[in-house]
Amino acid sequence: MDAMRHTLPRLQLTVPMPMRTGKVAMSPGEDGLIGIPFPEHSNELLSHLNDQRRTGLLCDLTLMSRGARYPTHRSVMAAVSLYFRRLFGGEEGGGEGGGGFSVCQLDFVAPDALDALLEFAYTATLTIPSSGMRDVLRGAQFLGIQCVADACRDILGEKAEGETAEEQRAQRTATERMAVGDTVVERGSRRKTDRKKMKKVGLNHINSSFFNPPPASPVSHPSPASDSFRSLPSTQPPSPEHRQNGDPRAIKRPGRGPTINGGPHPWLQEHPHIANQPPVPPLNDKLSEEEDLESFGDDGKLMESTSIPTSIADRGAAATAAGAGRKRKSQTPQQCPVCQKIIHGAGKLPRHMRTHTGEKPFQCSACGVRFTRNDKLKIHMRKHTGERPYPCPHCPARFLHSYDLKNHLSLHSGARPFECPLCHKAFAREDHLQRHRKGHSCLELRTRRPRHGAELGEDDGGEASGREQVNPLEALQAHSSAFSHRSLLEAGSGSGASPQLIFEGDVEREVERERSLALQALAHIGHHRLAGFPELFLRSLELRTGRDAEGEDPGGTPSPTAQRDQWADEIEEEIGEEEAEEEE
DNA sequence: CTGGGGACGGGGCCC
DNA sequence: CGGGCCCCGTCCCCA
Repeated sequence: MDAMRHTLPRLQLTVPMPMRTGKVAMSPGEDGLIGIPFPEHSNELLSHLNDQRRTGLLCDLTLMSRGARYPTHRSVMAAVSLYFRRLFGGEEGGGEGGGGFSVCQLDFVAPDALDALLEFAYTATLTIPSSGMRDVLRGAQFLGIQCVADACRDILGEKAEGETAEEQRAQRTATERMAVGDTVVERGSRRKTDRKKMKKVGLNHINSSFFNPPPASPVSHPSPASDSFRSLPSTQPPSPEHRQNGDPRAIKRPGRGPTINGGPHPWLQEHPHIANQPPVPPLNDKLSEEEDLESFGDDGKLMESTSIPTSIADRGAAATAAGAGRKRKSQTPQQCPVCQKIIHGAGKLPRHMRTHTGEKPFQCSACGVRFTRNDKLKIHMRKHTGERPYPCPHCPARFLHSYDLKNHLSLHSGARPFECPLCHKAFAREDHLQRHRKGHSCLELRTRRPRHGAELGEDDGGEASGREQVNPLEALQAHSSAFSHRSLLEAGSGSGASPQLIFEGDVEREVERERSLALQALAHIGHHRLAGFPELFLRSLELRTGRDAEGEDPGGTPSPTAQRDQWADEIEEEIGEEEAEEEE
């Protein structure tokens, strides 16, 4: 209960988010599904795993390097390292495997480097002594921990080409089919001037207690070195009894970026990304080189045509399809590794990430309230300073926000640009209209339109009075009653695919009225806006078909704007064609 | 149910 | 490229 209580406040903030993107709102079938994010989960999970690693609890894999032993978890290692992923057979759909390696000799990775890499694996933070940078790089390359390798290269100011042929070969082998969640690259502050100190890559400061893990319990166990990691599997044959803990399913195809509801492995999703802002990984299958990262670039364009975030997989595919050679734009959209939302604007991803982590670094010195953003804090401070920089020119009212003033001004102007397409009630604010429609269960027709302000307000008023044969109160009553009985059925064909209204009395009149109102709304909106919502578009056509069939045209009054007429005419034509077909 | 204020998150622009 | 600033849309809360 306590846990729930703690998460509830965040729930209020985060649950509605998907609706804003249109994912849920227009998908009735998903109405019952609520995604409840637990921002701290990934961090806590990682923390607990790290605790387990320290105490040796549930460790089913021991890494050895030049005598030093490092107890770890196979699932964790497989999650971060392509090398282990392949070693355990958790990749390429052959995830049945999971091998049974309980000891891995990694003499080709220096103990210190291995220690750093393990720390990275369990804390999402890489603590690298400058002197050991190259060892870490080498280890990361061998183990197929791409993001770490890239980070090290960045710090060293190298390119992959700078590596020895052997290393490149090893890396290619390890990453050639890297499908993955571990391709994030920290580019942000990596070029800090102070490279003498320990460097920390990542922003998982929440679990700062794990930044400095104890020395990895080095137990001296000299063992024959294995120069080639390729030889490892054969030296440590699989043992089926280890499968359970390995749970290959958990790491199966980690990089197959989740589709929208793909159920990404939480840890995999959170872990590598949380550390970084920049080019959020394309997560495509063949992402092993920086060029690929670069090419991730302007795929954000994909988003312009839809409000539904493109899935990682899609983006990866798109990037691949787009081919190489693209350059990244400075305003490259970035995809949130947690919610997959595309974040536009340079440097905006860290800001967005705080909505998941719950981190509120900006605290009000006056009242202690914390904010996720500095600009919000500044605005908040106005409450304490009494500053209200937005005065109304018509009255003494002053406001904290410019948009509050904007809203307020609409009161003076009397403009109510937002009209309910069904009952024609007008509102000064769009959100009030939305609320109104939700309350009435108004048709789910999108009503947003260009803010032409008073024009629409006036038009709507005049138009409504001109074309309405019923007085407003009656209209509202009819409207309300219609929806209070709302059980939508098919309007004409009875296909059952889409809904229609059921009325008990005065049915025809009500239905006709419903159609008229909906058609007017449609004319306002334009059918092109319904293109993305087939069921609504279909319904609009059905409504219109029914009305025309009865030879009435309540929307016949010239629309106030040419565009509105244009849309109406276009719809008319479409309907006409359909009617012609039906008559035949 | 509506009007109004405020909070919050995203995007654009600019430095 | 990151961050500040501003605007916008949406949601919540209260009267």
